[in-house]
Amino acid sequence: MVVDQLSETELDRLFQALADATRRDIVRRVTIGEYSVSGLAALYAMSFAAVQKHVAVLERASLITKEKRGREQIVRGNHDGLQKARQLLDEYEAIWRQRVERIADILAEK
Amino acid sequence: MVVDQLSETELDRLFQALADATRRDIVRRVTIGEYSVSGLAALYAMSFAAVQKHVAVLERASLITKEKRGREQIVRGNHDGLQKARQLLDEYEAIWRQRVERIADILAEK
DNA sequence: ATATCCTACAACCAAATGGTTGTAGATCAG
DNA sequence: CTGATCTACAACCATTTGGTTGTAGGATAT
Repeated sequence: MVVDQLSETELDRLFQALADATRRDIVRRVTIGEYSVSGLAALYAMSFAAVQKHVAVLERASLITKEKRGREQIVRGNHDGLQKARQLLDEYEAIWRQRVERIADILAEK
Repeated sequence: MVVDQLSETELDRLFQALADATRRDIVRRVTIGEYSVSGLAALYAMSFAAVQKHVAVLERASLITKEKRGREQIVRGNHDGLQKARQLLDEYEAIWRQRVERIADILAEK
């Protein structure tokens, strides 16, 4: 498995994008189905422009993609972004397991 | 498996905390070994107080714990925090897989 | 053609972030 | 006791963030 390099700024953007409840909700919704930007905007108690900004943040973080369809902009979930975030947490998990094993080894040496 | 409720603000703090390269580095390091706050501060090109703030952010996000030992404060990785972040991404992953299956079903129906 | 809908983007504002310096309280070493 | 070390925290500053309103342009429907 080829693990493409996760740049620090890419990770910054990823986790930053996930650090907002509205944006996490958008990610969930557009993974399940298709939404236009205004379709999303209708769901939240904030202005269209505010939702538009959230979508832009998610797009920059590669968590969603936009595709023009007529006068609408269709928002869809992007699996790659999620994978990259998961990848980092998996690495941390691996480090943790190594540590646990090492401690187990030390205890076993006794 | 009991999945304890992930509050939105808890997730905000978690991902927010992970959205900074210095803090991610701290998480890695204190998972591998023990560091005092000043021990950590020595590693980065910023003031002690700045590192102290980063540690506070990580502590609030339950990604690390601090324990007083003499005049030092020992920082350690907290597995629970990481688990919770992973848990959310796993849920998103599950949603994604469901969607892929559903599409496969639709194609199969033809 | 005109009015409506969807989007983009600028300008603005309050609050949060990430950094700084400075002060002060504990703890340890000599 | 004195001095050095480690930590906590306040005050300050520049930048970013998350929201707003307003303006303008492209696509659609009547």
